[in-house]
Amino acid sequence: MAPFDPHQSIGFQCSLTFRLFTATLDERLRGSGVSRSQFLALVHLVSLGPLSQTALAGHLGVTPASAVRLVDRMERDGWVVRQPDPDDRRINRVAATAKAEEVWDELSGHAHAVLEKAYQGIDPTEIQTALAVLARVRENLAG
Amino acid sequence: MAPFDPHQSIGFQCSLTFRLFTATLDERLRGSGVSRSQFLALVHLVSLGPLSQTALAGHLGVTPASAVRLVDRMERDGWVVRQPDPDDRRINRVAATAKAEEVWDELSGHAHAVLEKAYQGIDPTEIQTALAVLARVRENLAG
DNA sequence: TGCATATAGTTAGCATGCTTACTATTGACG
DNA sequence: CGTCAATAGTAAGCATGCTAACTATATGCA
Repeated sequence: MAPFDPHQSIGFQCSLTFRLFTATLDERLRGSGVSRSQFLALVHLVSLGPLSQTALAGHLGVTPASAVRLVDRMERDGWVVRQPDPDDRRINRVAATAKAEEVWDELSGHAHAVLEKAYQGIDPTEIQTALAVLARVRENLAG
Repeated sequence: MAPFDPHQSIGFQCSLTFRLFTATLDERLRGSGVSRSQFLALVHLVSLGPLSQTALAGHLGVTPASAVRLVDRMERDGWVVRQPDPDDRRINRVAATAKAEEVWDELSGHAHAVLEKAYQGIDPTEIQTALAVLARVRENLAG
């Protein structure tokens, strides 16, 4: 059996890249009081409007159970509110608050800056290839 | 400001891919009693020999503090032992046990199978491009 | 030699993920 | 109508990450 080489594993390389990306974005967001995960949740809530927790979890790519504490903390810190759904009493509609809207431009600026730094000097065609490979890997693993 | 698009963010795409990869590998490893992280640690310990905790953390791409509990759990479950370094009393030399060597082929088989599934049908040239992009992104972010 | 600095490891506290099990509510079908 | 499966959210327990603060040991320089 050929030895397993982490450097050829998309999973290992993604974990390294993801953690560094997270650390970089978290550092820039630190003063704003939101984490990378919370920012990502706000991205979806601001662009798509209020979402049920399950729908939010779907967009974030996490389980509904994982979304519970994320929303807990965001609600505790005033970034979102849980509103009852008028048609289905099981559903929490999670909505971004005015406080979140206020810092929106600042947060977006940080995210854009980190992404620009990450992509610096890389051929845009290769970036698209990389994103396509990642998407295809997910399709392969999900099937 | 153009809206931030997670689908164009290598960080977001890596997080999705990493989590799915981890879930897939963890599922296959479940019966063996090691997690993906523990398997990755064993990969390095078996191929490189005993390592200090800090060196192991370096290979795994995590902080030395994060390695502490990982080694704690692996030692608790009999996969590794901490040995005193004869030349430097600060150092724990972490070594894989015979128990780990015994299941090594089985673990490697699972990892290879998951990677093969992940890469199925993807042009090898594009895979190398994707891995190179990820490496370059890390260089950019680290700088 | 002796003190200042650096390094290895640990601990504590927090954020995020997951699974599993549970409650409340909805909806579908006999 | 009533029961039962599906769905939304929660809670508990675990694994991993991180940072910050701490201890023990080495090292380097005045």
